Order: sequence, then C-alpha cells, then structure tokens
Amino acid sequence: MSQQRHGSTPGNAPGDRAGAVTAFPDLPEATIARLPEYLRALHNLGEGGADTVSSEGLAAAAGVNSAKLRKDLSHLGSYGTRGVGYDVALLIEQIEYVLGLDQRRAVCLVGLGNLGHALAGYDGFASRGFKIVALFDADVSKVGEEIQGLTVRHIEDLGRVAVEENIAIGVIATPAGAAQTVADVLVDAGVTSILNFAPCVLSVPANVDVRKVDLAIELQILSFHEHRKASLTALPGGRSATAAGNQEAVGS
Amino acid sequence: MSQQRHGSTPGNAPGDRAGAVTAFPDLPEATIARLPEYLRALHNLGEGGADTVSSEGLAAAAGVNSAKLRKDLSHLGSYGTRGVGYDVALLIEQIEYVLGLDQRRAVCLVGLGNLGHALAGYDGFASRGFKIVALFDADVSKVGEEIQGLTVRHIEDLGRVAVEENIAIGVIATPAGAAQTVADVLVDAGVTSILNFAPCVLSVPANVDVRKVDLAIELQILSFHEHRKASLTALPGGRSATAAGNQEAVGS
DNA sequence: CGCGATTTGTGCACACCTTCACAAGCGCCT
DNA sequence: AGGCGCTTGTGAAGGTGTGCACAAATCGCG
Repeated sequence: MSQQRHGSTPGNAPGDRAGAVTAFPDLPEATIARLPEYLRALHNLGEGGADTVSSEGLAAAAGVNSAKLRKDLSHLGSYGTRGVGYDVALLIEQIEYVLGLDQRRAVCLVGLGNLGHALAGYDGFASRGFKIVALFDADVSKVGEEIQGLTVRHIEDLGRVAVEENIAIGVIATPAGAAQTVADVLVDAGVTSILNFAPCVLSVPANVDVRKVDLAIELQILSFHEHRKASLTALPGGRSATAAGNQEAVGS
Repeated sequence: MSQQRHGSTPGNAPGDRAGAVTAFPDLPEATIARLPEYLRALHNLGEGGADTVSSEGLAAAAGVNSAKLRKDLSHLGSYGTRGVGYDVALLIEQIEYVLGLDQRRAVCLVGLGNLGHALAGYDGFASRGFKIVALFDADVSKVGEEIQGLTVRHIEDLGRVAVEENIAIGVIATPAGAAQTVADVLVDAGVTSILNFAPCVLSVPANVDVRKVDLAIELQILSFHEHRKASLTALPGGRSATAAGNQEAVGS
C-alpha cells in the first residue's frame, strides 16, 4: 500500500475518547478495509432488534471468518464480553469513531457525466457518514445545472469553495484525460483524500491518499475467472454444492 | 479469497495458444488483480507510439514497483527481452488472452436506478472487452424504457434471455434488499460471475464468483485515513514533498 | 458458591505477497 | 569477435495476513 506508514504515535488507548487528539495503534490495512463492512452488518443487526452479537453471528453477516473478525476487533481494543458477545450499539460507536464517521465529512464531486450524476444522487453516501457539499465540472454547459439540490459550479471555483466548506475528500468522476488535472486542483485546494473513478493512475503528494475504483477492471478480473472455469469444464465436479463464502470484497 | 482453489490442471505452457482448452498455472490473486491495470497502461503506451517498454516504464505507468511487475509478468511466462524490454503489442495480446478478453463477453445488468443508468451508459465496458447485452428491472414502470439502444426487460425474462445470449457475467445495481433475490435468479440462469454494487453480502454456490464494489465503503476507508492524519497534525513533518506512489488500487 | 456452557482474545504456524539484489541474457558498438 | 551497458527473470529474505486451537473470562443455574 501507500508509503505513508507514519509510525503511529504511541498515545492513548483506544476507547479513551477523552483526549481530542487520539492517535491510533496502527491498524493493519486489511482490518481497516473490513471495518466498514462490519459496521454495515452491525447496523443491519441493530435494526433487526439485536442488542448483542457473537463473533460468529457478526462474521456471517459480514461474510468473513469469525476468527478474523475477532482479531480485527481486538486490534481496536474492542470490548466484547466473553460468554456473551459484542454489544451492538457500543461496537457501532467504536467503529464509527475509529473510522472518523462521528463527524459528518464534507465531500466534493468533480465530473458530472453519467457516473457523476449517479454518484450525486446516491443516498448511500448521506446515510453512511458523508455529505456531498459541492459539485464541479469543467464543461460550462453543465455549470448551473441543479442536481439533488446542489448547483453545479465551474471547476475554477473549487479552490475557494473547498476552503470555505472545509472539504477534505474529493471524488473524481471525469474522463481519464482530465483526471490528473483535477487531482492537481484538488490537492492545491487542500484536499487530502481522493476517490478516483477515472481509469488512470494519479500522481499526488505523499500526504494525499488515493483510492481507485475501476469498473472495467472488476469485470476483467471476473472474466479471468470465467476463462479459467471454462478451461476446467472437462474436469470432474461440475456445478457443485451450495455454499456461501466465495465473496470477493474490493479493497486493498 | 474464494474456496475454489481448484488445483490447476498441469497442462500447456502459457504462450502455447494452440490447444483450445489451455489451463492456467495458478496465478496469484494479487497478480490477477493487477493485470488489468497493466493492460490499460500498455494500451496507453501503444497509442503513444511505443513498440517496447521496460519494466521500469510500464511499472511507472501502472503505478507499481518494477520488481513486482516483472514477477507478475514472469508468472504468465511472459516473453520480455533482456536488455530491451517487453514488446507492447505482444504483451497486450498475452494479457488479454489470460484474462479471457479475446472473446467479447456478454454481460447483463440488473437494476436501472441512478447507478444502473450510469453503468448502462458507461463506454469503458465496451472498449475493454465487454458488451452489455441485456437490461433488467423488477419495476414494471421501467420495463420498456430504452437505454443506449437496449430495451429494459422484466426480470422474469432473465432466465430465458441469459441462456439465449449466453450470459456468464451479471451486474447487480439494485437496492440491497433486492440483491440476494436477483443473485439467486442470476445463478439459476447459469451466470457464474457477479459484480455486486449493492451494499450487502451475497450468498451463492461455490462455483460462482462474486466481486463487490461498495462506494460508501471506499469513502469510509478514506475517512479513516483522514481521521488518522488529523490526529497527527501536531507532529513534525506536515505537508511533505511531492511523490507519486501512494495509490491504493481496489481489488483483493 | 461452584460448575458447566459459551464466547472472546490470542499465540502460533502457515501461506501469501512484496522487495531487494543479482546472475543470466541480449543487443550494440568498436 | 569481444566487451560493455542495459534489462529481464528469480532466489531469498522479510513482512503481512489468515486460521486453527485453546486458555481465559463471563454468565446462568442449581
């Protein structure tokens, strides 16, 4: 993953929410990538009326191995109760805190083509800790358009607005050709996390995190497995028994 | 990852394209997930007029370490030339073959909300080896709508159409509540690879591959890093030098 | 109060992945 | 023909992640 393995400042035990500037024990990246999934599963369980969950139960709901789940939670010093399980509400609170979701984060979206429109209208963001506060596009014919109560602005205004609205996360949904330029503008505007939907590699300063989602790549990976499966059809076995678990979550 | 670690049939060396049913040396999952990125970089380079690339050059274009790139390519028995580099056209052909992209794969898309519409209109699919051949939705008010030259059909027709069109890959872009049902239908229709955009865990037979893309999860991971960075602001360093490389590709 | 059932937290072993460092191979120039 | 510089392919080392299996802890019940 990224080079910024800043050696976590020793400080405060997790669970100690007192000091405003709590530093984290360095969580494994793999764990971090799974926490959001646990969180989603916990919300589901909570809405279903559960007060506590066993690691087994939560693991099933999140589609992972229970040992892995326990180890992940132990990393954040989590408070389960032996013989009982985890308190759903408490665990939600803990994970949201670790992920920094207790403060609703402002996000801006650049590029309002097909995908950009869909993202702007995606209510999953709002319901899971984020708020899209600004939309930008380079195309003047799109500027002024109103989407989901927000007006599309010209990308020139990005710098000013980003500061005003205290935006730390930017989403790039432009064509590949424009993505690097947009990334540069975002970085200049103080954005330190970028979610990139454009099929290209971005180069950014070391203090900026980039995550990339490439829809075609996902399909190509599936295609490989299809190809492999097809080359195995002559073998024994064929369509086999039903079993859950061959889920393949995205994330690094 | 998935349990189907079918012990690869020994057969045919890669590069030996003669036998129609070539089995693969089992490529590491991590390598597979990067191949599409290499492919994209190669296409870019090719369009730029390059005939050959060094591992260093290609690695830079794909945003990875050059040693990793060489090892990845060596896994597929790739033919580079020492002192020269890789033949761009040949390497493209090799990777496309391994990924099974030489045959344009038929994909169906279920769920035509905001995201579904965007996916249906995404030209990145067509240009990278896939063709969306059918659209489905459960909502009768959407059935009949025409999108990108395709007519939305009712999900009841999925089984029949999937067989007719020989669809092996399905994309789920429905709300979470409907996703499992849709997955079941897809599986019954003979689909063996699913790309799931719904925020939920799917349970499917062991021979079916599922990849999940959850937009909110990506943001939550970024949020964690933001949170961590914020808790480090008091430390020495601050905004540091420009450097490429802290890219975080999605994929397992 | 003690015992058994249950479930967490974790030490350990293993598998996978990454990175370094270098030998082997190739082409070019003299 | 020979040597030199460049680049691939890979052995080995270190790191990260996974999963088993079990000890430690807690609850409920007799």
